[in-house]
Amino acid sequence: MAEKNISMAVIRRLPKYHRYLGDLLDKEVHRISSKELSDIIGFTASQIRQDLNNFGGFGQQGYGYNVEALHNEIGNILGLNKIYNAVLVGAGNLGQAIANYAGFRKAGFEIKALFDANPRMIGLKIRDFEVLDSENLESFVKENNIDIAILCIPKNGAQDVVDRLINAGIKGIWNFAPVDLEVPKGVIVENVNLTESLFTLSYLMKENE
Amino acid sequence: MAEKNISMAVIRRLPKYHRYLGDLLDKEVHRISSKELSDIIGFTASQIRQDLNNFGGFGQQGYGYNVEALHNEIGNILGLNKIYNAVLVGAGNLGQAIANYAGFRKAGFEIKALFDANPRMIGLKIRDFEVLDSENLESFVKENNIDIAILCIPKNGAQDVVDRLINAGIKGIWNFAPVDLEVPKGVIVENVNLTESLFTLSYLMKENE
DNA sequence: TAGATTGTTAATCGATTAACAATC
DNA sequence: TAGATTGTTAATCGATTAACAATC
Repeated sequence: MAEKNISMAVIRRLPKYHRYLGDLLDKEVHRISSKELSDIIGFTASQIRQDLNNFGGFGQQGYGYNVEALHNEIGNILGLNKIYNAVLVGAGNLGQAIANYAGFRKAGFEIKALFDANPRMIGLKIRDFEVLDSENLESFVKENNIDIAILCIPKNGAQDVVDRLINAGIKGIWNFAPVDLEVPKGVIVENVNLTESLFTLSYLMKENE
Repeated sequence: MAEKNISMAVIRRLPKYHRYLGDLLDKEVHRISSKELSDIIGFTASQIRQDLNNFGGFGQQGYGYNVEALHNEIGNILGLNKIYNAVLVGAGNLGQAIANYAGFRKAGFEIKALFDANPRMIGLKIRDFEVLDSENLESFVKENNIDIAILCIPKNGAQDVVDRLINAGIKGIWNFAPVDLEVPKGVIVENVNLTESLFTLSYLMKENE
């Protein structure tokens, strides 16, 4: 929609702006210049102004930015005001932790059900949810207007589950499985790859010795 | 140490090379050209050759790369052969999931203890570990030669814990707390920020409508 | 008004891609 | 040897930074 091509580099800075502006609001700071924001967030003032101007002129010359207004603007740009329905697939350790993760509400995602393929998990109560049988994934997704799936399953079989989910109409995947999923255009995948993160840490530790 | 300045962009591709080469090994593919690797991994052949040549000439003209040798080389570059001792701080949902995460061994990290500040958690058995009192963090880190800390605690108080850990001699942090930690030079921080990831997904979903 | 700070254009820097000589 | 494919230099592209006129 709308905006000209925004680069991924810019997009991944937006949540950080949002967080720092939220912190400023908590501290009852009402006004901030790109220079001041630069000092606390660590990006150059120039980059901050460039980034923001991709989406509109939110500042005022000689004054800076209104913290609350900018916080709201970025929230809207991030789509935090929109509500998406989600299912979580894979109710193991990580899946349960994610299901309990409080950040969903803030991001406008609402978990509607937990699924697992393991008969020993099915029927268990986790938070407010009974774990459902993965067999019923497609019908549930179709009947409940599910927009995204949170994938907390092992890499083997992940692509199969994804194919089924996409077939059922899902439009986004928050993927914790350590594999690069193949999806058609129009389906968004956001990866959280713990192994890649850990390997990066390992590299940096080694270089730091 | 050693290598000339390797950019973060390159470093973050290394785990991916390692993973794809591991997959090829499993499929008993013994030899691969940058062009073939490009087809499966999605980077350009040119980029693959540039990336690898930052660390040495691992290929052979007219032949390509030996999969097993390259897999090992990249493993060594990533420091997967080195062993680091770790403590996990914050034994809540996420902390427990991470403690159970199998990837540590592969990356050469060994969890030595779990800590929590909540009296109700202290003493609990999780996996092979009894949850210890955060009060004793410094002494444990000093006495057990701990190299890294895995931080699974809320953002408030995270910086305090980090200061104490650094004081006790820790050299790296795998940080799941949604806050940018301040650390002196010589201490590595690798962030896994679920909120930022989720907000990014939210943005992309919205733009995709 | 004078001072401050934005929005935006131009310059710089760094990362990716293309090209090709070297060589297995 | 001829063909294939690397290693590496040069060209391009994109992102960041600097500069400054516009303007509050």
